[in-house]
Amino acid sequence: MGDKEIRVPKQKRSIEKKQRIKDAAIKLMSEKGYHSTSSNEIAKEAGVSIGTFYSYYKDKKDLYKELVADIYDVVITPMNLSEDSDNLSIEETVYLYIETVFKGHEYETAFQREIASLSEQSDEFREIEMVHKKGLTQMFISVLSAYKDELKVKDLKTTSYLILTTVEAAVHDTMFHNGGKNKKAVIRELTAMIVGYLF
Amino acid sequence: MGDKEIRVPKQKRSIEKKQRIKDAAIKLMSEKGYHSTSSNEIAKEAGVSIGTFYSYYKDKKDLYKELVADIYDVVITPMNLSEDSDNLSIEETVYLYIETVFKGHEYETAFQREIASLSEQSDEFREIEMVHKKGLTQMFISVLSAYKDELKVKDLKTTSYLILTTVEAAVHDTMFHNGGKNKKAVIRELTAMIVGYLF
Amino acid sequence: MGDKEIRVPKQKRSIEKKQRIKDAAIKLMSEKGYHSTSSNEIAKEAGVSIGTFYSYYKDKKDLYKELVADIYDVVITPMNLSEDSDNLSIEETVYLYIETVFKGHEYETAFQREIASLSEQSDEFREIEMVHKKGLTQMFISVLSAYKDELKVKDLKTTSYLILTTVEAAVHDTMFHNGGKNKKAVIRELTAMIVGYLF
Amino acid sequence: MGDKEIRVPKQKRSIEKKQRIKDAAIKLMSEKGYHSTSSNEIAKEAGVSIGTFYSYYKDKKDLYKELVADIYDVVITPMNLSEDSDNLSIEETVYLYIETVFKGHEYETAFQREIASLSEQSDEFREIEMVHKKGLTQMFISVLSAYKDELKVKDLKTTSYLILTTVEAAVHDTMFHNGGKNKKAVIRELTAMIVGYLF
DNA sequence: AATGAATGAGCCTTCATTCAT
DNA sequence: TATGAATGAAGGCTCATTCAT
Repeated sequence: MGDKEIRVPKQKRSIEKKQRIKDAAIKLMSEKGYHSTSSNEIAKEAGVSIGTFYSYYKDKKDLYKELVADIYDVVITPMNLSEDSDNLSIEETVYLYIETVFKGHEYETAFQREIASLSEQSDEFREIEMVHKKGLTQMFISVLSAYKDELKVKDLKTTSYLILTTVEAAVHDTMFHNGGKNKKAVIRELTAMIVGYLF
Repeated sequence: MGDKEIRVPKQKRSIEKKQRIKDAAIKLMSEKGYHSTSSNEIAKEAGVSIGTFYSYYKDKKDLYKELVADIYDVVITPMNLSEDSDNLSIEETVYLYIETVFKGHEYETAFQREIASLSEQSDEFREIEMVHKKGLTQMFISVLSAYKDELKVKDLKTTSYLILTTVEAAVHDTMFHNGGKNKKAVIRELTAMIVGYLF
Repeated sequence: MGDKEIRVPKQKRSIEKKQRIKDAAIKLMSEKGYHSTSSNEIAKEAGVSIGTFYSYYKDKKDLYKELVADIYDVVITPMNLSEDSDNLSIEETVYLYIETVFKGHEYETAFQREIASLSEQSDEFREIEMVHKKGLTQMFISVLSAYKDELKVKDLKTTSYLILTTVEAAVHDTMFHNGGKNKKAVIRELTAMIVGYLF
Repeated sequence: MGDKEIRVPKQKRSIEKKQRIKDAAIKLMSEKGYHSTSSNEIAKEAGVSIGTFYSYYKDKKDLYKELVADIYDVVITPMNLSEDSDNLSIEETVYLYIETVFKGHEYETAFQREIASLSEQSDEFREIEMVHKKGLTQMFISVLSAYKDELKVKDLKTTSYLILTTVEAAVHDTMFHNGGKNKKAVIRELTAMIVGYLF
């Protein structure tokens, strides 16, 4: 019945068109937020008919999901600490991690702020984000486990949770609300705080 | 023209009516979010006509502003650490502070989550919140200053910023997304981390 | 959540407004059919905003239901044969019944045709109509029961069913598709056929 | 301009393709009705591109016309009573006729119900059906004429009209709305009623 | 001949806000 | 003061049909 056929573009022109829709959506949602950006507007900005929009996406939320997935592909995937951390001190690892999180936030900053907002707003959106964030948590715990014996903390789960939350929040706030101005100082102090806490 | 007269209620009955509107708004926005709560719905829940609603508030955002102000009155004002902290060790002060932030989040938790979301969403909403949060930052810095000589940190501004951000984020996440389950562990570890960082 | 408040008009002006909507709907649906008549069009024809339309009706189908109920009120209620039939011969009763059905079809003929069409189209619409038609069937059976002993038919249920279907169809076809031209002849022959069948 | 070239398939493959479209349309329209079945859907179900669809049919209505014609070919053509009726009593003829109408309704029942609905809905659709039904009326009158002298009825035209309408309606209702459950009783009573009426 | 991506008018519905009573 | 009926712009989405390839 309502099994609308969603087109999966294969030809170059179609792929470009879909990308134009995504670019337009990120641009508009960054400027005005998800709720204030209408699908018609996105289509218009992308230079595409509304019909075309709905042939690629079931609805606006479907597009949003894909945007979040794309962002996390770009932002999280390269955070593969486990590979590099073998030869690094824990201090260097933490420093590297914080820097990586910062770098991640530099890409489509405004849109990531919107993601954060929507995640806060409803569990439905939160879950969309969480699917992608989960990997990051796992990775961090496994890195920490490698230093198990040297740590002065006991409750590894709460510790990881705290550090991830802390770094995320600090970076997030610095980038989204302070325009990244005090970035260097934040990295330095944050590293100091976390390392001091762990040992 | 267009300068709609907004009434400031003075009589008891009017004040009660206004309060009923605010209670209704908090209830509904907590349940369904700001965007999904219509002004007509709020008026109805409050047992007031939509006309009355608009005689007290210029628009929905105006009501929201007042709600945020009210929340911050209840939540932040009592955080007057400076008074008590005279006889406390820094560890106890930090502990007390974290506990106070937690307590603050226990009041109208769902609505505070909504505030957080909207603040993230647009600078306009963010500013509404920031007006009220500013006081807290000031207070914390002054408390910290009292211990100036004993601290190992130098950059007092970044330090305060970091701690406030960190505590806020950890409490926020614990209360909003974990239902406060690991509250005790978080308070303990958070205190450990911050105190370790400061000295 | 989606508990939209449907307004029940009590004041004269509102009742008139609702009636205007119904009149407009009957007019347009008679001309172009249910599916080709949009709610915006109905509102426009009624000289009412689309918002007002949706304050009186949950949706287009809701309006349709009310129209059907209204039609059946006008058309079926007066068919109270049981009252009059006491002093009539069976032949006169049958004749009276057929005439009454004809009379019923003279009111909003085109719209009744549309009702018939939609009933055919889907069970959902059919049920809307059936709710109102049920009374008629009951009444007819009870009238027939009064003449039980004189009847040559045995299977009263099938007989009633057949007669109702037959009369309905003949009248319907005569009125809807032949413009009522051969009405008199049809009444005469139909009476003859049914009376001959019953005795 | 606008005179789109509609292809008349001559090659085997094309004829098959057209048949697939028709089969798909009957299937879908039977399930969901004419209005709820989109041309894109039909094309997809037929395993044919929407472009091909529009090269065979001017529009959706054009396809519908052909479907009705096909149905009437299958359903009405074999109703050649005149041939067999030579050796039959009028009672047997009527019985045979009713049975034949029933048999006709057993073929693509759901789709025929849809035809009936659309015929009711607009004269345009009705005419499509009438073109094909006309033959049936003619045939019935000629059969009846053969028994002219024995009949007690005078107005042969109204009589034929009444009987055709009656049988059609009763069969229709039995098959479409009662699932054919009381078919036998209906045939029996219907025959009794009509024969009793004629003699 | 055949394809199917693309179009866009138009449908249903919501809701912040106004204003006559 | 208070009411609540009324407004209409705007949003999400569908689908018959076209046309470049």
